[in-house]
Amino acid sequence: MGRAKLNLKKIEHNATRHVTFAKRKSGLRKKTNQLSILCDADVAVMLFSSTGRLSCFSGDKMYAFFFFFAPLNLSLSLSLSLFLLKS
Amino acid sequence: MGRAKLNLKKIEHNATRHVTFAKRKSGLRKKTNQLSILCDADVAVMLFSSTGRLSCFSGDKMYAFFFFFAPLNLSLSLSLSLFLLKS
DNA sequence: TTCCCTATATATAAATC
DNA sequence: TGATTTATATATAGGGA
Repeated sequence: MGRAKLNLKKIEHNATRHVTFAKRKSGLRKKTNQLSILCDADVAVMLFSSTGRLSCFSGDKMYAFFFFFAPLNLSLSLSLSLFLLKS
Repeated sequence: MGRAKLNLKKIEHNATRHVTFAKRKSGLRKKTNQLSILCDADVAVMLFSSTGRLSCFSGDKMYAFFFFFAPLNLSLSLSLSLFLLKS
């Protein structure tokens, strides 16, 4: 998309990668919300950025709570999620 | 998108809603995978369809295992997820 | 319901500020 | 870092088989 076709491989330039991450994360959130509403589904998304920063979101139809543990540095992590449907 | 602009509300026609769900789920999977590769991030997605069917997927950079419990009919559910980064 | 097709709506890369 | 602006790549609604 956008001006140029993009190869599917890691964007090496740091600033560009971060910008793309922010844009696509918000795009994913939008798609998630649309799918949830249009199709009466519940969707939860967990994201770990390349710097290890974590973010989560879910469709408006439910409350979601996420708990994370990353005991062995970052190669293994554990997540406990609680979903409470609003309906 | 597509031929007509779509209102952001539940698609009432059953067959149409199911078709849209399948299409958008695969779209979401694609976006998830792209984000994961382009931005060197890890992403996990959990989906509950309107019929209660569950599906999960994650970027190629990690192995993800999902365990679900829905003790109180379907209004509350609990998920335990294990992520193992391949790198 | 599952593939194609294709006209449009959207997402978004790059550029500029 | 953000915001805004395009030009272009993609996603996908609706329809037909």
